[in-house]
Amino acid sequence: MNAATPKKPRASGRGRPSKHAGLDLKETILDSAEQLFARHGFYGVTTRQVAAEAGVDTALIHYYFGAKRELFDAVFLRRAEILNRERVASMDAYEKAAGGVLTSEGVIEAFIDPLLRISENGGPGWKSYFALVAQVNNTPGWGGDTMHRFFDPVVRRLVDALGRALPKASRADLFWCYEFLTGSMMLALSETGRIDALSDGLCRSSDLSAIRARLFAYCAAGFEAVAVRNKG
Amino acid sequence: MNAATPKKPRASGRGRPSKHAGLDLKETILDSAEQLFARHGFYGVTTRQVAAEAGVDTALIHYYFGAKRELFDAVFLRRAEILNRERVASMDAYEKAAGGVLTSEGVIEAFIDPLLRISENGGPGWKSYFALVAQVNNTPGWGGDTMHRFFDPVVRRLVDALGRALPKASRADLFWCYEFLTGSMMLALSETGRIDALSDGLCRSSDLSAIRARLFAYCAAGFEAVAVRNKG
DNA sequence: ATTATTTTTCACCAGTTGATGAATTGGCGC
DNA sequence: GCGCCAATTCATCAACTGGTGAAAAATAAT
Repeated sequence: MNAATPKKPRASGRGRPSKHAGLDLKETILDSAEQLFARHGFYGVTTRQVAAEAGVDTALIHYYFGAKRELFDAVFLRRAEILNRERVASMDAYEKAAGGVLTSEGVIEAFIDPLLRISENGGPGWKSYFALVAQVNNTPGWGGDTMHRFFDPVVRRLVDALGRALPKASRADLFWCYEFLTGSMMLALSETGRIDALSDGLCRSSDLSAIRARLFAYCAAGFEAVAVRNKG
Repeated sequence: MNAATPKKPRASGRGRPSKHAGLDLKETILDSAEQLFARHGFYGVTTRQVAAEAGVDTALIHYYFGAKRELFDAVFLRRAEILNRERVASMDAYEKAAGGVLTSEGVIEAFIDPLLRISENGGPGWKSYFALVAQVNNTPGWGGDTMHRFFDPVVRRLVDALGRALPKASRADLFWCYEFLTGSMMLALSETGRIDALSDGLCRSSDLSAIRARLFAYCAAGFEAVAVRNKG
C-alpha cells in the first residue's frame, strides 16, 4: 500500500539480511542522496545518480522509498528529529542552569551551539545535511511545511526565552531578529566556501571554532541593539 | 559563431522590429526565466517552461541565448551590473558625506539600503532576482565565480570601510561578520514567507520597512560586539 | 516587386528522466 | 530439500529533456 514501506521492512525473522554485512543498504542510499541533494538540489540530482553513488540498482531506491520526492523527505526527516532533540535538550539544560536569569547570548548559544557541535563531531553526513537545510530555508515554498512542523516549536521556544532575556523587545523585534540569526547561522553552517575566496584564504568556511568565537556575540548584540532602539 | 550572439543582434537598420511593440522579446524571456529560476532553481526549470511562460517557442530561447546555462547567466548578469553600480554609488555618497568619521551603522546602511530601495521601487523582477541570488549564495560551488567577480569588489570596500569605523576589529573578524551579514540580508531580501508562518502573521516577509528598521542596527551592533570582544 | 536579413515557427532527434513489473537471488523455517 | 518471502536485479516504458536544422514569416533596403 505505502510505497515507502516495503511489505515487511521490519526485521521480522524472514527475509534476506543485507549482503553488506550489517551496513543497512537503506542508510547507504540515504547517505548518497543526502550528499548529492545538498550539492545540487532536488532537481539537480537523478535517482540514477543516487543509485550509482550508493552502488545499488535504481529500482531499489523506489522499492525502499517510493517516489523521488519521498526519498528527499526521508533524507530531510532522518536527521531532523535528532537535531531537534539535541537542540531542545540544550535549551533545557541552559534554562535550568541559568535559573531565572537568562542572558541573550546564553540563550543564543544554547540554540546554535548544538548544531556546531554536531557538525564537528556528528559524522560527515551532517555537513551535507546542513547545506541541504540551508538550501531549503532559502527557497521560497519548498519544504516550508516540513521546516515549520519540525523546527518552529524550538524556534518559538528561543523567541520566548529571548523575550524574557530582553523584556524591552517586542514580539516583532524578536521574530525579525531571529530571521537575521537564522540567515547567518545557516549560511555559516552550509560552508559554501565563499568566505575562503573573499578573504583570499584568511578565513576558512570549515573553521567552526572561528564561527563559534563570533556568531553568538554577534547575534546577541544585534538582538540587544534592536530591543533598546525600538523602546528607547 | 557564438550561439548567444545572433548574427546581427544590433539594431543595425535591417531586420524585423519586435511585434511586441518595443517590449523586446528578449527581455520577456529573461523575465520569465528569472521568475522561474528564482522559484525552482536552475535544474528545476526546463527551457520549455520558460518558453511557455514567455509565450514563445522553445527554439527562440536557444536562438537568443544559446544553451540553458547561458540563459541563466544572462539572467544573473542583467541586474548584477545595475545592482553593483547602485551600491558603489551609495557607498561613495556615504563616505563623501561622512568625511573622515565613518560609523559602522552608516557604512552598513550604505551597503544594504540600495538593495532594499531597489526591491521596493525597482519593479517586480527584482524580488525574483534577489531570491535567485540568495539561492546561488547558499549553494556551494554554484555561480561562485560570478558572485566573486561581480560582488566581491564592493564587499571588499565594505570591509575596508568597516575596518576604519572599527579599528579594533581584525580582518578575520570583519570577513566573518560580513558572512553573517550577508546571510541575514539575503534571507530577508528573498522573502521566503517563512517568518509569516513562524510569527502567525505578525510579521510579513514583504515588509521591507520592518527590515530596514532593524537590520542595520542589528548588524552594526554585531560587528561592534565582535570587534571589542576579540581585542579587549 | 525583389531581395537580403532577421525573427519565429515547426518538426524532430538522441539522450535522459522517474518509474514499473517481471524475473532472479538468497536466506530462513519447515 | 522445499517452498516462502524479502531483497535485488533486469529490461523496459512513456514522457520529457536540451538542443538543432530547415522552413516559414516578417521586415526593410533596393
